[in-house]
Amino acid sequence: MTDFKEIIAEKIYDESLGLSQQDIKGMIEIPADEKMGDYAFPCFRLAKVLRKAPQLIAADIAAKAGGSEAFAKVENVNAYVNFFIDRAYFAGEVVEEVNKLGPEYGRSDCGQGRKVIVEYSSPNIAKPFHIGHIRSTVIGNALYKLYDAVGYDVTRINHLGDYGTQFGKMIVAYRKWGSEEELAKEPIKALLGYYTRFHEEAKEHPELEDEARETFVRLEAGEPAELELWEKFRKLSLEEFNRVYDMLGITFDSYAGESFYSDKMPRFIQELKDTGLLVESQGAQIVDLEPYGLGAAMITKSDGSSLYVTRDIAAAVYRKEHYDFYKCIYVVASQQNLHFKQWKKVLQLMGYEWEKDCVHVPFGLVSLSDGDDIKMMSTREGRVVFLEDVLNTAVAKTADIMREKEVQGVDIDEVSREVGIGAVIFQELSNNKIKDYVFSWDKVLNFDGETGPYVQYTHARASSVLRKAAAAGVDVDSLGSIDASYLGSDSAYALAKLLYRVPEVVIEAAEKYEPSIVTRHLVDIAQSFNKFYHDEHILVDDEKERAAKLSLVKASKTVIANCLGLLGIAAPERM
RNA sequence: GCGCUCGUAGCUCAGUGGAUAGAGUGUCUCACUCCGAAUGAGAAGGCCGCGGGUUCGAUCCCCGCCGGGCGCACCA
Repeated sequence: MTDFKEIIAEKIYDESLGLSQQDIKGMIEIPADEKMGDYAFPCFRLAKVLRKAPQLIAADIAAKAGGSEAFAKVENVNAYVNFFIDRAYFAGEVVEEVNKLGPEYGRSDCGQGRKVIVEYSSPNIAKPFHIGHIRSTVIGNALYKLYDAVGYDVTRINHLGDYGTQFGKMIVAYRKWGSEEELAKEPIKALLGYYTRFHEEAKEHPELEDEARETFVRLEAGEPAELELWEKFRKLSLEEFNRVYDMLGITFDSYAGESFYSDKMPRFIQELKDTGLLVESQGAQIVDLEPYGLGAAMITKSDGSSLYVTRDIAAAVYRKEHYDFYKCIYVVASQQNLHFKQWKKVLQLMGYEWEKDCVHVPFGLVSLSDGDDIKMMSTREGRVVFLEDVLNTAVAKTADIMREKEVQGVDIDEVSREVGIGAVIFQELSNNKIKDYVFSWDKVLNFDGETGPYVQYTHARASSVLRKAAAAGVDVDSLGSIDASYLGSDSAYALAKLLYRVPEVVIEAAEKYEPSIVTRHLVDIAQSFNKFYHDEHILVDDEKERAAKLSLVKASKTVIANCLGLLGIAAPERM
């Protein structure tokens, strides 16, 4: 497709400006106000070099750059040169391109097949999957899809929290108060109960904490009795998690969690000793990062057992050796910023230069409103909202709405799942990931305005128009070469411009690790489509006009479905 | 206390070193004999937290405050 910025840069370029064509291309802006054209070139910065008023420079450039088949008009306003694209030419090109590429539109090959790892979701075994876990899960999944779309070879890793002192606690509690039957019936609920009780009792009997730590030491040493229980907890938990992953339509290539690295750590502890990085402090082994303002990274506890950082070092090296990644992305809460800084610094000090290819992608905290207070979720204190409940409630509400509207010709069970779950995912991917938010049922169950159902509705609406046309005998699959002069209206043209930008939006979202960029653009497209739909009658009698408009509808439908797909959301034909 | 982070319309949030700062929601209006009203149109609503600085130009970059959140050794 035509690269308009390139054409503009070519036209503007002149040795006397002291700028390369690439520099010029980078300076080209898209004006906020359409009246100012489709592209604009500001001349302020040239004033110094040319020692001339920017307004005059702009006038000169405008005079020189006028006239081209791609541009209807080149205009000078103040210090700007404004370029107006020929609407029909543009809309025709975009629609043709989208309809030619279909599901491929929006994809690119900047990644050139290089290896990327995305680590995400990573829940703690034996704890319920709550609304806080949705962030890493859904953001990570979208990043996987985005990186896949821009041409990388992506491996998805669920770095399960299946190790650590917490399992010592769980085992101690299970032995004291647990029962086989309870565990079989509702595993996570039972395990959570033991865990909660452990903490209550530990307030009175602090010696329980020591017992838990000892038990974890035995687990790490591979004692069969502890190992057997741990394996049972892990298996039962994973079965429950998979139920949620199935609902969300999410899968992984590897579930190698923390336990997977338990036997891979000694090598690095030795390496740290050999390089003199490891020092003893208060009975524990640490790497002193005080010179870097990062405190101390604890590698082994005074009882000799391992910690989070230790396991993450082992995991990173394993992945580098096993996958030889170009980039390794960790989708983990911002609460762990310090951990990741410490961990990267230790890797760097150890001489692993590829440490710079590991990126922590942090996201903000989900909290709960507790009366007048806003509090962090706490599994221990029973202050949680379960993700499965949220998904089920959203699905149930969707089914109610569909029954109320008496939607015809659909499987309500199937579509209400697509829409209800889509609503939850979309909501999660709407805002900048770094922002904290307070969970609210009202918000997650709102289906009006900038929501998933709104975008899906728009898709269903476009589908409906195409169905109507097909029923009237129009061959929607091959609309032929269209007469784009019918696509010159404000609303049609605005829509075409948004469709045009999709490939660059996808690339930007991947580069910035920010799925919400796609979500926002998708909302813009849906709004623009709905405006077009209201402004103009599509199924008109005139054959040529109808074909042109239908091909824009078809292109819009394709783009909406593709973008929803990148976010992990379905695009139903009817709802 | 130190570090990181956020602060934009009543509420939830976009936004970019540039032209008059935008959506959604809520409130008040209007539009279904017409391709799907989970929709569209309009009204109202802003010292872009405060004070300095850099710049031709700052909501955006730098410094200092104020306010919220998170983190700061045997949890992960």
